[in-house]
Amino acid sequence: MQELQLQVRPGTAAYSKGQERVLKILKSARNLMTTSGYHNLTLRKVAADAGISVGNLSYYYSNKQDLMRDLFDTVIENYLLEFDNIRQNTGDSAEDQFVAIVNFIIDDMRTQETTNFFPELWALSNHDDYMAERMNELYIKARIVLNELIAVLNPALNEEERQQVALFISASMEGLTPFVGYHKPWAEQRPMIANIAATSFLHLVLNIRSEEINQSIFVRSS
Amino acid sequence: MQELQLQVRPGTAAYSKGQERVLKILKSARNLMTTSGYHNLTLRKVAADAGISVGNLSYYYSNKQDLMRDLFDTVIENYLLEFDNIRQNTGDSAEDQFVAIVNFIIDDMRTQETTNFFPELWALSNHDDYMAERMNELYIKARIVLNELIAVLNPALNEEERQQVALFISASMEGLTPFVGYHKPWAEQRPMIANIAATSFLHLVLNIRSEEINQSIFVRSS
DNA sequence: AAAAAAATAGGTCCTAAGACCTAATTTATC
DNA sequence: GATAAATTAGGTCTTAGGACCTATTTTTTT
Repeated sequence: MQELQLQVRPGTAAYSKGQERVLKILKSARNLMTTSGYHNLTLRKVAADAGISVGNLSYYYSNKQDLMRDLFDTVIENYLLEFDNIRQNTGDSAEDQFVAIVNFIIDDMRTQETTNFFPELWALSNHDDYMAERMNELYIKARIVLNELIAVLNPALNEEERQQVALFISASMEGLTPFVGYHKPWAEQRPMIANIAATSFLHLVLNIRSEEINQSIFVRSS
Repeated sequence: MQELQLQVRPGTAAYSKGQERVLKILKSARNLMTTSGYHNLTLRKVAADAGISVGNLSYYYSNKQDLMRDLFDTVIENYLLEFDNIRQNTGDSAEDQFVAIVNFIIDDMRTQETTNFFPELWALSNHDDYMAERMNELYIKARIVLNELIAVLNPALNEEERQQVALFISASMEGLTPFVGYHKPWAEQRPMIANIAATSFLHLVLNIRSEEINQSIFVRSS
């Protein structure tokens, strides 16, 4: 399990011991979410897993919603930090950087956390505006790197078209999660799927023309 | 809301009135799942929505798991019937058929049911083996049409490679759901995204070579 | 029309779980 | 080392909800 970066919420956990407790609580919550899903995550289970009493848990998070929101904020923050990392550590050419990012994201699906946590977020965001907004923010930031590379690789596209291409690529990769992720039927084929994705996306970015985006090739049959 | 096809479970609902009841229960359950999500779907709410007593509901489904499984089986069955329909009603050439299917699937995401129901299934399948198996079956069948078309469009690929390409395309489309679906941030751009998808997938299918699938273009930087 | 089968209503029982409370203990600060 | 703030334990209260039960009504079958 990867390390969880922590954003301590202002007003709580002023001492280091409190910060450790908050971290432990969040790890337990993430753990339960990942292994059992949101629908059977309870405050009692979180407290038990963190080795503290329910009363103590409620000292840090006065209700379940508070905990859930902080958990998602924290996990999302964690991913954004990773995105910044890739950005610096990838190869020189725009093509290399692009392929590196695709490979990073698909490779990350091998972890149980990524495989299980994100579908919970997608499902939750359908019924919870706060989660929907957080999710939107996350993916907007995740697409920034793609957007910039697309601008370099295909200068003929305008900003709107770039964003649409970036959205397609990002969403397409996310869609692989329930299929090539942790313990999924196609997990073994993840490397080949990643090759197909990288090849396909790179060609798309390099060659797509504005007309292909704005004029449908779909001709409905009689 | 689309019509729900019904598979009556053996042993229950022998009379026509009972069949109508089961149908009404399933519609209510699907409705609640779609609007409020699995985590706050309760038997009491289902009964209330269906206009029957909890006792009567439990006559048809002795516990929640039974209801959930029948619901998912029914919805999945419904989608498989739709797939068969597209298969017959698409254009003549393999290319036309392929593009028609891509457009059908992405266009279907405009409905609230598709947008909200499937993420619940993905999340559930991470923690419930029965749901995982059902989901696997669904997508295996969904890929059969793609597989056959890929075989026509690119005879150079072997069966394994075809399946991997079909998986990528299918998963990629599913991934669009939380982004271009009902009430999602990019819903307005769905047609353009569909164009990008169709263009990209068609080129992929027509031009991908075995080496590109089996040898990574990813060169890790120093 | 009688008998059997199916369908329905309206409960009860029991546990899980969220919210809340207070007293005791530990830690930091001056 | 005194004081205040932060942390922790261990409860109680209340409601929601799944499971279960029985009596009654409706429908089908013969």
